[in-house]
Parts: sequence; C-alpha cells; structure tokens
Amino acid sequence: MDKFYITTAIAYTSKTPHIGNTYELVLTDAIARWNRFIGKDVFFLTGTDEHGQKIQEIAEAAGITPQQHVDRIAGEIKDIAKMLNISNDKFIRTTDDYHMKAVQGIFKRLYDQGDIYKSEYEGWYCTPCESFWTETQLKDGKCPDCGREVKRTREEAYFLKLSKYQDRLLQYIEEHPDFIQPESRKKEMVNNFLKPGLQDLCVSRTSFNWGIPVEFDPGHVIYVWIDALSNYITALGYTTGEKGELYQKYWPADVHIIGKDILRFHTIYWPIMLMALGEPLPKQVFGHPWMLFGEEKMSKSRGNVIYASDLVGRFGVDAVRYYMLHEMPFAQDGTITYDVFMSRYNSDLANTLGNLVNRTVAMVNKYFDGVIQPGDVSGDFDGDLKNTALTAVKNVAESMKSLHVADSLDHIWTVVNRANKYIDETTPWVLAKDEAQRGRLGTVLYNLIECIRIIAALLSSYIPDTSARIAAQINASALDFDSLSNFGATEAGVKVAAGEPLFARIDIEKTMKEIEASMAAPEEPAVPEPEHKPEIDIETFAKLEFRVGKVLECEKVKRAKKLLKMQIDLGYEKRQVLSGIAQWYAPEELVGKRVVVVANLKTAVLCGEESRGMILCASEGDQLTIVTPEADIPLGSEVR
RNA sequence: CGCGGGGUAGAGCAGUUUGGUAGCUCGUCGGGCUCAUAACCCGGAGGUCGUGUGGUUCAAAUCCCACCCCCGCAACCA
Repeated sequence: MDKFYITTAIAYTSKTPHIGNTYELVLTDAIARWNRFIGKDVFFLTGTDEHGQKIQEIAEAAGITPQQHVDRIAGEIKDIAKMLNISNDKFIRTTDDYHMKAVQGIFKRLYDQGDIYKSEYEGWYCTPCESFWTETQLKDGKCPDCGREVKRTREEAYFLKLSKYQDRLLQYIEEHPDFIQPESRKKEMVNNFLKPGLQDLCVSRTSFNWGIPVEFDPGHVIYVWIDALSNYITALGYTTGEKGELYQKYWPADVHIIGKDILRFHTIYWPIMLMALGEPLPKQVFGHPWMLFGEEKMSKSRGNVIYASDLVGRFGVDAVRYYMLHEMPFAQDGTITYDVFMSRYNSDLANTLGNLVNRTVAMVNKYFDGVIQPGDVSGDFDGDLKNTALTAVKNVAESMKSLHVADSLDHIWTVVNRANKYIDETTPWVLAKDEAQRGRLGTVLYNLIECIRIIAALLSSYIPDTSARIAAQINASALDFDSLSNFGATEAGVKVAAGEPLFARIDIEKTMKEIEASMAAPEEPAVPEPEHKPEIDIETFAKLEFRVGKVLECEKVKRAKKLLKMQIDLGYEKRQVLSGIAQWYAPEELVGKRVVVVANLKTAVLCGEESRGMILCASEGDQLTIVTPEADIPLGSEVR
C-alpha cells in the first residue's frame, strides 16, 4: 500500500488562533482524508510550536509559567481541531519530552560534524528588557518593546552552515519542479534567497531560556528553526540514534502544508537541515494563501477577528469546512465575510445539495414506501447522468492529486446539479400517475439514489459529517472508493430513512442583524488606552533639539517605496532629511510646507542617502500627518 | 531600473504553459415545473479580457514591448 505522510505547520502557541489560522488544518485534513479514501496509508501530523522568547514574556506578563501558558493554548488548539473534525494521527508539541531529546541529538550531531559552529551574533541589545533585536526590528532606533536605548552588542551563538549546501538545494529545486507550490513562490525563494547566496543561520540564543537547552553548552537555547522544523521527523520517532519504525515507513513527507509566510523556512532551512543529517527531503511544500476578513487581514486591533468557534456555533462544522475548502483560491488570498458565507451556505449546501437529497428521499418514501427499487428500466437521460457521475469521480481524483481542493468540490457539484436536472427531465411525479410507468419510476429514483451515494462518498473527505448524514438517509452500504468505479452499487430493496433537511436555509437579513448585534455589544467607542513609554525628566527632554524648518525640495528616493528625500531650510543651515512618508504625501505636496525637525539626531544613512534629522509626524493606525507650526515664525526657531 | 504574482460581466474566480474573437459560481431579468428547504430546471441581459487604438501573426485574454494600478517577498519607514 502506498504511504502518504502529510503535515501542517505547527501552530505557535502565543495566542488563540483565529479562523484564518485554522484554515490550514481543514485544508490539510481534506487532503489527508482523500488520500486515505483512495486507499493510501496516511499519516497526518499536526501540533504546536511552544518555545521562544515571546511565549516566555506573555506567560510572565500573565503571571504564570510558560508551561502553564502553552498547556492552555495547546489545549485550545486541540479543541479547535476536534471541533473541526480534523483527522490527524498525531499531535506533537515541541515541549514533548521525546521531541526535546531528539532535537538535542540533532543539534549535537550537526555540531560534531561541523555544520553547526560557534561564533558571535551581533545585534542590538536592550539591557532592561534583556532582549536582542535585529536592525529591522528596532523602532526609531530604540527597543520596540520599551522604547529605550539599545546597544550594539555581540553574543555567543551557534550557526548553521547554510552556504555549504545552497548549490545542492538549488539543484534539488530545479530537478523537482513540483517541490515548491505554488509555482510563483518558488521564484521568490530562488531569486530572493538562494541566488544571492545564503547567510549562515543563527540557531541558538542566550537571551532567553524558554527553549530546548544545548546540552553541551548550558546557557544556550536552541532557537526556533531546529526546534520547530524537526518536529516533522521527531514525531515519527526519528533520533540521531534509532530512526524509529514510523520514520522508516513514512519519511520523506509527501507534502508539508504551510502558510505562505513561512515558505522560506520550509524550502530553504529545512531541506538544508535534512541534507546535513543525510536524510531525504520532503517531496513537496505547499504554501497556501491566507484567508482574509473582507479586504483586511484579520487582527485583534482591527476588531475583525472571527474565530472558528463563532462560525461553527452558528452554522455548523461542515458549513465552515465547506466554505474554507471551496472559497479559497489555490494561489491567491481568499476572503471570508458573513455575507458571502451565508449565501454560499444557502445556495450550495441548503438549496442545491440539501434539496436534492431531500426531494429524492421524499419521493422514494412517497411512491415506494421508502424501498429502493431495482434500476432495470432504463430510459432517456440515464446515460448522461451516469456518465456525469463517473467522470466526476475521475475529475475529483485528478484535482486532488494537484491539491486543487476547491476544484474538487466543483466537480462533485456537477453531479449534484446534473441530478437535480435529471429530476426535471424525467418528471417522476408524472410517472407516478401512470401505473404502467411504475418500473421506470423506480429506476429513475434508483439512479438518483445511486448518484447521491456517489456524492456522499466523494464528500467524505471534505464534509465528513454531512457525508455520513446523507449516507444514513439513503441507508447506503457501499461508500468506499472502489465502489465508485461503476454506477450501480446501490442495493435494491433497501429502505431509506425518513427525509430530514441537511442544512436549514438561513434568513440572511435576520441573521446578519443578530451578528451585528453580537459584534457591536462589546465594542468600546472610546479610544483605547495606548501603550505608554516610561516617564522621563525635564533634563532628558531638554536634550532634544526641535527646530522649525521649511521644505525646499522634495523627491522620492529611488529604490525605496516609502522614503521621501527633502532639503530643509532651517534658517541657519540647509540639510537633507529622509522620511518614510511616501505613502501619505506626494513630494510636491510638501514643498513649501513648514515642518518641525529633530535637529540633533545622529545622521543616518538610508538606502544610500544621508538623513540628518527627522521631521515630526502624528500617526495613528494607517493615518499620518506632518506636524506644522500654526502661525508664521522664523525658520530655525526652537520648539519646546 | 531589487525579485515575483495579479489586473477577465455587479461580486468571486477559471482560462494564459500547448495562440483560434471568452467560461464557471453567485447575483439580476424572463419563462417552466410542483417531487422538494419560496427550493429545482431552462433561457436572456451583462465583458473593447488594466492602458497603449503598440509589436509579432491569417488569428492574441493567451507570445513580445512600454506604461499604470494592486498584492507578496526583500530593503531602508531617523
């Protein structure tokens, strides 16, 4: 039997995941279930990534231990998986004992063979926060957390030699055109990272301790990459000693399903780790798109977070699964709104599918006391109906092979639509009036039941509960993949159940009002309390020198998206200042404007241009405006 | 001139690799039917396929060129 090993990324346990985060679970589940359905020996892994500084901080802020915090979130994630009917075979947590041991082993092995070496990591250090920040994480050159000064510091750290393997990886990617999916992402990886040359990766930290310790060097903690990525093999029992039975059987992974944002880690760092370990690489990595809420990314601060439980509670698991699987494009971000959700629910699930099952079962009950008749009196339209059903089976298999899950559902719906049409064509209610047409009527209903059986079987990978409910209504026995190769596995003489609607239609207007009411309730109209910076004394403030200036010239900085370069007249001198406000101001708008310049800020170089000072701007969310003196005052006047 | 993706009916998408004047779902309008969850079936309207009235070609949404807009990634929002 063919094996099939599929994984999701492990979810970071910093906070409760929203619906967008859970999309990956459902998508992966559908693919896993389908492969099981067609007879593969599937191993489906998911889990949680539980280490790191951020978790340590969140736990500290909440006054609990990191372990308590991750236990809680991991529990929530497991509950969500359960609620969504996720059929994972295993749930790994990076705090699991066996994983931590295996990771230590991997780290040691890579160190012993020289692929990991000790060096120094240079970054910006904030003493009060005991945190390292990279250049890009800094806010205005200060600690992004507390806003205080940071120091250029070095710390000891271990590095993984990526450069050593980059040519081999490039070759692998070129020789395996399907390795990175979708295609567009592959170019991004190759052109942005591989071709310019890889920098060795820092794989340890000393700045926090919530992580897996480097066993031969206490004080160092293994940083996220080696810890998290290796879950895919440690979950199968891989260690640098014993490789484990599951590992022998299932590795390499057939596909890693991950968010497009972490493609780099999975297509560069992870393969290189495996190469260094001498293990085979995963066959495919699929970076799925994101599910957005309306036009925007979901985020708490925007107040537009939808949790899976909200939707499941209101509409049921399968409606949620159906929406996610059907409405998400293959390679572009998709959106979820209550409006679209409900109209898909009504049209696809309640009307087209639900009604087909309902009307068919009702007719079997009405005309034959619920007993399925033999399908032996064929007539017009039968051929096309059968053909549509059997072709759909092939089409679904085909699109699932290339992970086009949404297309698969479309293929199933062609059968649903064809069956609905068949009812209109054959008009069973007319046949029922003519005793001589008894046999034909039985056959028509038989064919419909058989179609419904095929539909139920095909749906089992996507909306398993509904699939089971349909099967129960028609009392179907054969639901396996092999039974789909021929039309006619339904047994005559079997009794159907009393009809019962699969999906009750939603009153969209009414429901929308309910949703709006429930969302509006906890809304706070006031401006939320901002995060404050530490108090300073007047002496500290006096160190700042603000002066009024006038913009003489302004132009965009080439090679930069956000940067404007302006020449500012301060009265006593002219100087060049760069500002990242191109998004809000066109260069010509600013010429002639008076601005407030921080005059004693250290000169910096941005995109190869010197910037001597900064201009003050007020900003909130995505709004921004420059600060300008209210009345005329000589250039160079000090502001305080 | 950093790398890449996208711009197709009111909405959401497919089609672009292997050129042949456009397709799916929802919505909308009209008709049919009554087995069924005011559901189902049929038909119509609606698109100069981002712009250039560009190039190649007998023929371009599809190939080439230029430009505009959106989105990722990278890079600096002093």
